[in-house]
Amino acid sequence: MSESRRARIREMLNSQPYVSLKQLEAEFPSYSSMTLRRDLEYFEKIGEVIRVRGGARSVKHLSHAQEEVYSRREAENPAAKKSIALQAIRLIEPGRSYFFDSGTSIMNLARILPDERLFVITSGPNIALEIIKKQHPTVSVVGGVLNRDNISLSGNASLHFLDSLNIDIAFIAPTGFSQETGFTCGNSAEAELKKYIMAKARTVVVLMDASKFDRSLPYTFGRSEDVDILLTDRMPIPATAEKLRAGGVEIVVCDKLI
Amino acid sequence: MSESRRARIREMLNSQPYVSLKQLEAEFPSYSSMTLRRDLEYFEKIGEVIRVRGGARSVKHLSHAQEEVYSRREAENPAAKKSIALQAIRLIEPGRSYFFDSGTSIMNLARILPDERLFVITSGPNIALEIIKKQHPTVSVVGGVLNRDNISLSGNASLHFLDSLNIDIAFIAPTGFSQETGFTCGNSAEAELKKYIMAKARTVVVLMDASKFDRSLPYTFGRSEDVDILLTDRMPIPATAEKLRAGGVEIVVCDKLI
DNA sequence: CATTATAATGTTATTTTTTCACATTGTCAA
DNA sequence: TTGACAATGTGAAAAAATAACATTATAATG
Repeated sequence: MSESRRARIREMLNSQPYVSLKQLEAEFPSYSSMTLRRDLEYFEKIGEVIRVRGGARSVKHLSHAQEEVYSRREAENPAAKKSIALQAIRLIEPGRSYFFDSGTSIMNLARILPDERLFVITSGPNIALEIIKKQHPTVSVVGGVLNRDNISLSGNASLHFLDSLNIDIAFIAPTGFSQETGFTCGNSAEAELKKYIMAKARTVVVLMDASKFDRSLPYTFGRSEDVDILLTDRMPIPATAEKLRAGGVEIVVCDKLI
Repeated sequence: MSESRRARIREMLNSQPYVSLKQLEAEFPSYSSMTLRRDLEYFEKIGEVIRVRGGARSVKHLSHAQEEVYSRREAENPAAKKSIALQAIRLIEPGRSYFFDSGTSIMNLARILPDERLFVITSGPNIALEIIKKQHPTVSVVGGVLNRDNISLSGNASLHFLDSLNIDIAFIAPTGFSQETGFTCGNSAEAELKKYIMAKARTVVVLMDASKFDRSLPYTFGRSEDVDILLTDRMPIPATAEKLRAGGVEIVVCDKLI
């Protein structure tokens, strides 16, 4: 399967600044060079390499990037979040509009967002700043009061702002889900905003690493009926999974990389 | 001679993230493509570009492009901006509400903002993130489209958001001022926003280092009549100063530190 | 379970780009 | 002037990237 091959290529990319096609051909003799080429093309699209004659150079090793500004909470489940993000970008295609919730899961998504003509609206100012590093996406930010804890904007003025927008896919990051309370977060204004967004979006995708199952917070903003796809890193316990499926949620378990 | 040609190529490399060989050939029709190729080879050798199929990508623009651009501009007149910021915080007192424009001058202000119960609303997402590092201020962010060049939010949706707000002092950072054009900036939506804010604010304070005098940009958002206080690092030429004073502006020249 | 549909991969020819080796021109100093 | 050396030009050959289409897996559906 392509995922494991790409995971292996990513490893190489992490340990070397440059990977040649020859190397890849030697490493994966069972695949055609065209496939490996396409892999590099893919990695270029998500911004992890830049392709040069004969192979590709890892962006990670390029210059002295790699500063984690929001490293505080980022460490919480980084591998899971990355694999979830990788799954999420497969839903993204040029010319469409997306809502990006705030939070570190979404930040991972923002980092690897392909540099294409997308329309992104977000409630995370840090996420907006991450995305404008790319050349092509148009980035809008919801107005409102900024919450220190999760770096998230909300407030009823936000809702006004969204009235005239169309959203193809909303990527939402809840703080908890349980059978009884549904999807929850810790703040009423945020719950309002998410509720509003979910109602407007054509497709609702929830990003949630497994640690958030069977946890509830004070404010419910959605039930399983309101969600189309749930991306996670581990299948929840059967009862929880059943509850989600009953509401029409497609549960996608993302393989860990590496 | 090769030096001037390379200097010109370097300019291109500074303003664009990618330069194609075709572009170079068009720019230098009197040189063979082999020479231009060798130029790129040279730039690669000294680490300024990495060559990719069809041309080369500027290392400067690679990866943390945005941040570097921003911090480079930050260095444009740092001492002046710091002394201006120091003067500006003397206007700040607890319990009041402030508008913070976007831009590096304001960022300097945000950094040294006292950690008190203030209400701040800003059009700069990076400024908002800076301020929430403190414990006490309440930070709101204007909604809108995020402009890559100056990291600034604007758009007519912003205006809605501001309807119900009261602003004691607005700190505004113009890109230029001249006698003929007044205070100017480079973007129509931003001009609208600033105009709106200035009309709402009880006091309008402009932060502007001396390099911005006698420079104009396409969009005028205010005249000297609209401004109460101007903080700068050097008194402008008499004619300009007179124009400002005639409009009722109090010009405050901030001493350089150090 | 057969059958589409769709995604992933393979094959090959074509086009583009790069490299290489060598020719030419220009510059400067002995 | 001439000889050395650097800069530039030329075109053939090699390498690599692309594009278009064929094939094979995989998932989805009735």
